Amino acid sequence: MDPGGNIMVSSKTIGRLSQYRRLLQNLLGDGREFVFSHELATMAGGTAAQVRRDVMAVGHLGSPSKGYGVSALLGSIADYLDGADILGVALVGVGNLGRALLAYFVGRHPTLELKAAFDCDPAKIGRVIHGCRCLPMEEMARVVEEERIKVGVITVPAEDAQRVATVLWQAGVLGIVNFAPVRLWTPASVHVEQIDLTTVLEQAAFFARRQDKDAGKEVGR
Amino acid sequence: MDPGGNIMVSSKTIGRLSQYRRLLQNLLGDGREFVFSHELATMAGGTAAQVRRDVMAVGHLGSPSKGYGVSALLGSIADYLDGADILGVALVGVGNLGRALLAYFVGRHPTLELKAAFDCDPAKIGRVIHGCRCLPMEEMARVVEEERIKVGVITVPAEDAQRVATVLWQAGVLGIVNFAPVRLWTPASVHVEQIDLTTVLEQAAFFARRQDKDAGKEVGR
DNA sequence: TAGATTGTTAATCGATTAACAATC
DNA sequence: TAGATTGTTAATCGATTAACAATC
Repeated sequence: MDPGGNIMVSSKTIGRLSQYRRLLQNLLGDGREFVFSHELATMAGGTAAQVRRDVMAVGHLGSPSKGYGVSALLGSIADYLDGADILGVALVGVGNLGRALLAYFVGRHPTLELKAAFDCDPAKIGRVIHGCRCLPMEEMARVVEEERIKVGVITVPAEDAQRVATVLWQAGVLGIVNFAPVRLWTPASVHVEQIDLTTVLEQAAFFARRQDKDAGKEVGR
Repeated sequence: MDPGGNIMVSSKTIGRLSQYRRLLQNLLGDGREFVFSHELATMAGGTAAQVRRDVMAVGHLGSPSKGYGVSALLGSIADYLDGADILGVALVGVGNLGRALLAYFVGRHPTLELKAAFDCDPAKIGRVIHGCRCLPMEEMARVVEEERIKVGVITVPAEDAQRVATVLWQAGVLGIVNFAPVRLWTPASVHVEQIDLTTVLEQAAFFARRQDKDAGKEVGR
């Protein structure tokens, strides 16, 4: 069981650590030297115990009555999340969402480098969008292999997503963020993070509707 | 405790039901009459037991050896997720991501209606983007109240998100989808769905990096 | 010291998984 | 009937929460 020694840390934990990092960067900018677990908890929207557990997971120790050293904890989290090397990222599908993600991406991740974007629309190919060159779909496999790209972001229509994913992992990609509303099949060694924007809206709508109904009842409408 | 009788169903369950609905619509289009739990499970990326549990939650009964009637189950899920009335939605922040979401939204949700989009950029105000009129930020409270909008989507920069959220819930919004990387404070009666695009990318990168390292070890590099 | 927070351990909670009789 | 799936119940697993001694 678990031959590679993997999957000991949940995706949720990584997400929270990534949040803490951003919060700590802000605190560092404000000149804060120490921070308590409950402060981070309220900022990140969790509990103090959860923050302590996460911090312990990265092997950092805090000090009673002072809390956690901001810059030291930031370093510990960075060591944990990032590697020594820069990881290449490719974006596939330069539509509305793809362009939005390119804009989001620009200059935010010191340890991630967007190496290429791919699209099948001839009008987009060759153009530089948000500082990233748009290449034709046919070159995807070659470029991903040559540039040793390990992370792929899929923002193509649902019907093309699986085909793109297959090309990506066959070319060596190990982590995929998929915005297409389709379940992707990949080998177990390839991590897929599924983001379903349509579903998210329906979730919010469901709870809004129920709350609205309940409120109506209370008033006795 | 729990005076309104709420929060008996998790956000996860709603997300899965929303997925099933989409899958069932496809099956219906293909002319399929019945579907088994394990078929839905493989399509949605879960287990058969999970599908059965979710289906039971909406009060639908299947038949052994035939499975679930596609159109009947679709109806049950729609009854559960949707109400009789159409719910109004507002989008705040017509940047790259906002425009992408507007495009996503167009003509997909029969029970949700995008009533307005808001932005503070004078160049955008008055323009119609993907069939939705862009209004100035100052009119947000008034329009949301008048149109009885209950769902808000926030795609403004992090520093403006809390201010926008406060205006929204004070004007009667009960469900919020927040794409800004900030934790929002709202009353407990207002549901917030947090989507952190930056964090998602870091999650995928983390697992890709670890897998890459492990693969390197195996080869004995 | 008193007070608050830390890391650690035990208890609780929820969700997932497995087991099984009932049904077509 | 035999076979497969259903709804239902019990067992397991994991994560969260509570409790507590140690520390500054």
